[in-house]
Amino acid sequence: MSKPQDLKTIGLKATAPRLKILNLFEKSKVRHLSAEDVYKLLVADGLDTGLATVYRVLTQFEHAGLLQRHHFESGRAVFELNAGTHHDHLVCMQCGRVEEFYDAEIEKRQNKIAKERGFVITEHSLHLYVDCTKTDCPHKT
Amino acid sequence: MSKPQDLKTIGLKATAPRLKILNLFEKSKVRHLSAEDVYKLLVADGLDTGLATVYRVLTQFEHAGLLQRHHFESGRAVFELNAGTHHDHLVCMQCGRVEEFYDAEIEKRQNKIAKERGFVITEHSLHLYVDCTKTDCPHKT
DNA sequence: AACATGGTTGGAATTCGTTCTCAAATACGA
DNA sequence: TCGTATTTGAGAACGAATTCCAACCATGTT
Repeated sequence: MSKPQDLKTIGLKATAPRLKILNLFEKSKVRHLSAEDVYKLLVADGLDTGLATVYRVLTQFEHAGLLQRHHFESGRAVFELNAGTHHDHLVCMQCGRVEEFYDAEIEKRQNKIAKERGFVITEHSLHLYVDCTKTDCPHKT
Repeated sequence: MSKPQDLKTIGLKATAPRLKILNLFEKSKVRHLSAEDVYKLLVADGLDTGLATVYRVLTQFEHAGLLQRHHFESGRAVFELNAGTHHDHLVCMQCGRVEEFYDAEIEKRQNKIAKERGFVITEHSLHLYVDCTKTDCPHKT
């Protein structure tokens, strides 16, 4: 449970929408939420928050390093709490389930490839789109 | 230079817009074109083609396996002639330059990771976003 | 070569995700 | 408690992409 202090330390006023959104991410079972997801959760919770505010706050949190933004093939951005450690994503096209993984060797090779060509990687995205062969799809979209 | 026959074999009527668009990709120095790029090239060439047609044709070509669609961070999709061989992309955030690469070891590890978790990869995207430290940026956007 | 017909087209309207505008509301230091 | 700069909600606006629809045209059949 985040406190007003947490927001102030990153230079943002401790407003109700901001606190609520941060708590949503901390409490949610689903790590990856779109702006629309967040908005619906707020409304369901009785909060009279505008979609525009959600987008603004998510972007502010991203800049502050609290959240990470990802663009999957769905077209819309999803956000997740910044875990601190880098990881890539595996997305099930059937049920929307998202899993995370990290492979040191792949990271190493990415850097090597960029370096060989005279570039410096500022960012990268590795998305594996898969078919979920499992029968339980807890994350139905 | 593609011929009407090429389109018929994939079950599409040989219309002027379709032939022209395919030729554009075959002749263009720049491998990666957005729908808007294609549209502007057609208009510049005197063709009275609608943007809607461009989007439709690009999607048809993608389904037919003639083109591949990529979603980079820019927000809009870019298309390239299907090279037959799989490759990933390295995108310069400064000048828009796109380079291609392939690393067998990375591919192998991706499959291994998916397999370990009980998934089958249907598709994947690996994008390295870099700063182009070079002074020549031929592909200014 | 003319015909019939079903696929294709251009343009406008529409959708979707996201950002902008702006007046009203609010956080918070003085 | 007050003043002010920030933040908010609602709706307008945005860019990319899709859909709708009446006119058009490529192709197989006569």
